[in-house]
Formats: sequence, structure tokens, C-alpha cells
Amino acid sequence: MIVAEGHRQIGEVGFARFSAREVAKRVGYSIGTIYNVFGSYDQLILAINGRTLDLWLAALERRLDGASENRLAAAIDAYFSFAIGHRHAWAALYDFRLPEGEPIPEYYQAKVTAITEVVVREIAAAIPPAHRTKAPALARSLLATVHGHCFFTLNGTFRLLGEADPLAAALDRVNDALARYR
Amino acid sequence: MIVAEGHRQIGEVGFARFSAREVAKRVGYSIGTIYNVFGSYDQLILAINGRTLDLWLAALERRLDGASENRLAAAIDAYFSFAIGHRHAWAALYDFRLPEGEPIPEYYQAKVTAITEVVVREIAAAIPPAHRTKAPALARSLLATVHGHCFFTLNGTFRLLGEADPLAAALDRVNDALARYR
DNA sequence: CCACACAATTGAACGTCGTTCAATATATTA
DNA sequence: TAATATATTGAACGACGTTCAATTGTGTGG
Repeated sequence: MIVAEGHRQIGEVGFARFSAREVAKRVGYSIGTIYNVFGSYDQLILAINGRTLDLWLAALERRLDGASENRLAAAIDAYFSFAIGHRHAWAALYDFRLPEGEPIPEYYQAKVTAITEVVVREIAAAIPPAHRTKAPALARSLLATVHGHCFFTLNGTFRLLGEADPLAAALDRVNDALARYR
Repeated sequence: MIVAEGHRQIGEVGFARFSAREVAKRVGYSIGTIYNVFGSYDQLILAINGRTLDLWLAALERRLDGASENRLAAAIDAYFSFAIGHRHAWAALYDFRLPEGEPIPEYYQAKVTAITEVVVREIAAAIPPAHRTKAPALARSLLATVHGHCFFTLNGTFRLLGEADPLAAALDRVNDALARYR
């Protein structure tokens, strides 16, 4: 419940204007209780970002369920759609960084891995069987590729540079890579 | 001088721990003077990030000056080298966002464009003359591609996913794209 | 039903932050 | 020098993350 309200708040005002005190006010608890439950501001943010990852994975899987042809294009579109539809929550995933040395909790790593594994599966299905072993590395790289396009879309860089169709550009790059294995 | 010290501070402690008051203390002025000069915290950050962009462009051009073959590989390597060598300052370029609606100052836009133009030039030189008109769009997209790889390198995503050579992966993706024009 | 132990919850207090602005100091001009 | 313009100051304000002694709530054994 605290996490849900935190997620709502970060979706409304963004990471920079997010505040643990405001979450406490909204859920009707005192600031002290928030700290008893999460331990610190950073852990609270991690919990909220974890919820964003859950929703992202769910949206991705929902989209892929109803897709037979062009599954990769559907996945990329779902990636963009979620980021654009939840701009602030999505941006918070990358605006926030743990202090140096602090390890990322395993529960959080697992969520990132889960999303990646969906992509690995789709990439593996999109290339000839002989190249299947390269799917994980290719998936990582194409994830970074799509991420870069998505990031430049949301932070204004693409608008500044006159890019009108970032989604198409991302899809082009993915197809460029896949063309090498055909 | 204020900007230089701010850049130094952000390079040391990162965007999250940066403070205008600390800059004031370090340069020997009061906090009020910082605000008289820059108007707001956001404008101060923009000035500091602008300096980072200046240094980045300079490093890129320096590298390309001494390269004849593999100029694109040199540019990508310079991109990564700067980001890794100035992790906090580089990350601050993307951690910071102006409030919604606030326009990015022209002086700042010009710095972003200047870096992009170097890339456009190199891409144009790397593809057959018949495709030159596509160089700007391709350059934007490949910038996003390299950015994504660089970002995942520095924020720990690639380490989490087991990617051992992100620079090589980025170069692969760029070559995948260029292969389409040969 | 009471007394006691344990857990949950509170919010005042602290130091720091961005921000403002009347007061003060310094420089320039007449 | 006197008057004007410009630069600089730092106390004050509200909000933030964080802590922790005090308080309230819950349950259990007698």
C-alpha cells in the first residue's frame, strides 16, 4: 500500500519532486513508520522502482501474448509504450542510483533479469537455430540499443535533434543486427 | 570559476550529493552570490553540465585529430572513455532534467548539437556518397545506440546481465547498421 | 479481568538543502 | 567628495531525510 502510493506519487511528480514525507501523509501514517518499514529513503525508492519493473514486465508479456507475427516489433513497441505512458516512473528507474558500493538487492536484480529473459527468448526465436547461443549477448546489446532510443525520446534529445520517429529508428537498428544472422 | 568548481564537485560526489552551498563555500563566496549569478539551482547545474559537454566535445575532437583509419571506432571509444573517466559528471548530464515546460537554453542546445554534428560528419564519411542524405538520421540513431550501451555500462545493468565487453557490443551494432549501406 | 511483555506507531528534533531579500559593502560616476 | 549604481552578504523560511525516546496498541499467561 505504501509502495503503491509511492509509485503513484512518483508517476505524478517525478523522481526529483518525490518525497517520503508526502507518501506518509498520503497513506495516513507518520514519517517514522515509513522508516520503520523500509529502513531508508533509498530502500523505499527501490521498492517503488521494483513495482514499476513488475508493471513493465506484465505489460510486455500481455502484449506478446496477443502477437504471432512481428513479435520483436511488438516487444519494442511495448517497451516504448510503457516508458511513454509512465514517463516519470520509468525515468525514476534510471534517475535513481544506490550510493557507491551499496549492492543492488537480489529481489530487484531478479526483476531486471526477468525482463531481460523475455527479450532473450524473443531474440532466440528470431534468429536461425545455429546462432541461438548468441541470443543472450545480442539481447543485452539490443536492449541497450532500444533503451538509448527510448531515453533520447523522453529526455528531449531526439526532439532537439529533429528525430520525428524514434520508434522506427530503434526498430531499424534491431533489424540491422538481425540481418547479419540471415 | 564557480562553474569550474561546481564541475569539480559534481565529478567528485555526483549529482545526488551536489550542493550549491558547498560550491559557494569552496569558491569563497556566500550562497547568495551564487544565486545572484545563476538565478537558480537548475541554471547552475545547466552551466556545469555545459562545461561537461565542452570537455566531452574537446576530447572527441582531440581523439579524431589523430585518427585516419577506423575513425568511427575511435569516436565510439572516445565516447566511452570520457563517460567512464568522468562517470559522475557524465551521469549528471542525464540525471538532471529541467522542470516540465522549462525550455532548454539555446547555449546548451548548441553544445549538444555540436557534438552531434561531429558524429554526423563521421557517419557521412563512412557511408557511400549516394546515401549521404541519410547521415543525420543515422547519426542520431547510432548516438542513441552508443548512449544506451554506455549508460548500461555505467549504471551496472551490463554487469548484472553478464556483459563483459560493452564497447565491443556497441561497435558491433554500429557496424551492423553501416553494413546495410555497403 | 488484569498485568505484563512485545510490537507498532508517533512526531519533535537535528542538520542540510534551495531560495529569498533587506541590509551592507564596494565601485563608479558627477 | 557626494551621489548613484553594483556586488555581496547571511539570517530567515519551509521542506527534506533521518533518528529515537516516548507513546499507543496488541496479545498472552495467570
